[in-house]
Amino acid sequence: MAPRKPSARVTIRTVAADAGVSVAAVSKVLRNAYGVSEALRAKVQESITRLGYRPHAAARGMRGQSYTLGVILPDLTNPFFADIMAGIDAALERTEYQPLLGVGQSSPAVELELVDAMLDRQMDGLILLGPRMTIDRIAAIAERAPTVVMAHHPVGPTRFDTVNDDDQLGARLIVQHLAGMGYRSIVYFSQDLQFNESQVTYHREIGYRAAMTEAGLGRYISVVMAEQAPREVRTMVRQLLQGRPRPEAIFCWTDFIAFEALSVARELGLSVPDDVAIVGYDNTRYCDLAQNALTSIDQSGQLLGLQAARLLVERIKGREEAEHLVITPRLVVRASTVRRNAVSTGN
Amino acid sequence: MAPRKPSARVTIRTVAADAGVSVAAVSKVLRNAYGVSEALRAKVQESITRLGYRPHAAARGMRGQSYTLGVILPDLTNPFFADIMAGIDAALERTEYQPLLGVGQSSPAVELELVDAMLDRQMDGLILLGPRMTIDRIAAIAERAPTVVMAHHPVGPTRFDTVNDDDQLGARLIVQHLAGMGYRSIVYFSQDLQFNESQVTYHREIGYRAAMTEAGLGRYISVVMAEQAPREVRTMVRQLLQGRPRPEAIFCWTDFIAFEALSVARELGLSVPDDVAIVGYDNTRYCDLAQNALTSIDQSGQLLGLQAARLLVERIKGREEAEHLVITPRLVVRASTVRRNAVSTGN
DNA sequence: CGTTATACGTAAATCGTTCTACACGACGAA
DNA sequence: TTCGTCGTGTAGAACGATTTACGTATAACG
Repeated sequence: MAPRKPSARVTIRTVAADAGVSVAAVSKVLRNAYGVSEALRAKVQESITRLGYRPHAAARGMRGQSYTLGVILPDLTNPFFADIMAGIDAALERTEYQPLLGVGQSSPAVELELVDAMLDRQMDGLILLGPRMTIDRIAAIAERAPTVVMAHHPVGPTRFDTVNDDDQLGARLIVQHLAGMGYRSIVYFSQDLQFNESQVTYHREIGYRAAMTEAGLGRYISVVMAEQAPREVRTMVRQLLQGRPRPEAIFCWTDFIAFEALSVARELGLSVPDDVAIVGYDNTRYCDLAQNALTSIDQSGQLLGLQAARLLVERIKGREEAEHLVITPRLVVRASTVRRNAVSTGN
Repeated sequence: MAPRKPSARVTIRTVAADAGVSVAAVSKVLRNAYGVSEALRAKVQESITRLGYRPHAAARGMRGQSYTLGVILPDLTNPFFADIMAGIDAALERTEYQPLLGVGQSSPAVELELVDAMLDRQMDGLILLGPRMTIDRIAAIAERAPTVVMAHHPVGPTRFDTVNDDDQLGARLIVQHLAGMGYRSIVYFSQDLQFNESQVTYHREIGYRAAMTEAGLGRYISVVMAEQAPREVRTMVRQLLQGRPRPEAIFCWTDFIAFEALSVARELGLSVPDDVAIVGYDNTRYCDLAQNALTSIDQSGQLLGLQAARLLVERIKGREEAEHLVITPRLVVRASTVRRNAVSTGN
């Protein structure tokens, strides 16, 4: 007979006994598998809810799916990621899938370790957000598990899905806006990265260069770079703003950099936008604060996250061909680029 | 380098065969268990590295530990959490434990779901950061798995560990600083929460009230509350700043609120700190920006995270008695509270 | 009535670990 | 010799699900 167990845990066996059916039948109900009658399904469901049964995810992971999705973020400081996660959560709301996050610390080594750790834990799929790895490595990961990459433009055809904002367009919108307002010497402030060609920073640079040329400002093209650390950023901005001639506008590849730029400008006693205009990217919630009032590009993180999660689940369910989604960015103009023509007292 | 079958997974059995020992022996080596000779350990280790074996975490979770720790954050927008995670990561760097994050969306229901999801996945322990749940619920969770709670003060003796900043002291430091600068009507801006008595907001309120009384400002004591959403916060701040008499200073329970307050003050044409002083809490990195220059309380998120992770691992390894760590906060004074006595043109 | 297809259920193998119980040889003490 | 202990190592039973392969009604059809 059944070995007597004082075990507190409600397992699939408990449910099966309670409902008077086989273990396999319960499993079928759990997975919405083929071959269960409505009557049996109802009976089992009733037992499940009455006993408060919850499937043991580790055990599931042994043979089938773990119903866990791994999301890897570069860091936790950028509030833009909160929007993306909100979208991912929304997409998975009514599914059995549970997203769990890992923080890659903007380091390829940590990211890879995290990927391994997640695959060891039998995650059903991965969402990589702005990975710092080479394309080859990402491709290798995609061989091992369904993968969706965000904020990262593959160079050629890939076997993994991507979800991106049209970064070139976003940059163009910014340059066009600035040029339209009469700014000429517009500097692009980028990030010092390896494997540059697939990063969003690079695509924004392409858009910047193209739009500058189109606007007849080709001779003003200038790109500077700094490490991500606040200290490095400040030093570079200070150099820029104290240089002669001072640029009329700075287009920062992400909001965080722009906030630092605003700070340095203020420290130097410069007025924004009269002395220098500043633009960011991502339309982080902090852009709206009056002390920042930062013109930025909205790329709807929520929508990006939603689509990424949707694509990933599709992939897990069997889709083979890669899909590449591109979302159209939108310029949000605020005071950091709009001169108050009346009040124009320097300093 | 080593020839490896790309299709077949390297399991503990593969390693055992390769090293010419039993499966159990390999398992012992993996877990640093008692009863293995140096010779055998070396032999097995060699095979492990040569084959590139990685233990299957889901399978481990079936019987032993999963070596996964769950961290639950209320949201992803507060950069303070980045510091805490950095501390947690640092503490777990050299261990086998892998932290994975879940976002509770500041909702008790979501948090509970997340806890269940994590326990379904056999996580070895949980770190709850500023949970919105009742003490009873947290206690129930702690019965099911080793638990460390951060930014949450239990009311009585508990069976789980806690790591906190001395919130009462932090609030006192702020009030003492403001009182010392000559501010009298100091408002405490708190958050509208359920289960208030164990939240940090409440403890800061206690400290605020005590310090106000001690400073002889008892009749100025005033506490306002708002929901966490930016819109609600702004409305409340606007009400406050347009009221008569206008408070001389606002002590916001967290930096994020203070940034909104700075924004509203600026929109209303008020000067900070001449018309109103503003203080935050957490000493987020954005406090340092010149446009914010926010006086705040530093509670060293990194240290908090480090200790929490350390306590959790201790707990998992068998410690029974609860420990309650309290870290001493530090006031960081910036321009948002320091009047430039020379330049004092109202409005 | 017999045959066959279809729908519903079941028993048992399986996944990759951990862990209990035990085997075995060496050694020392009685 | 006999017994017990210690140090090493092994066999095999869990753990809780999924999945394969198959059995049994029931219905449909000729």
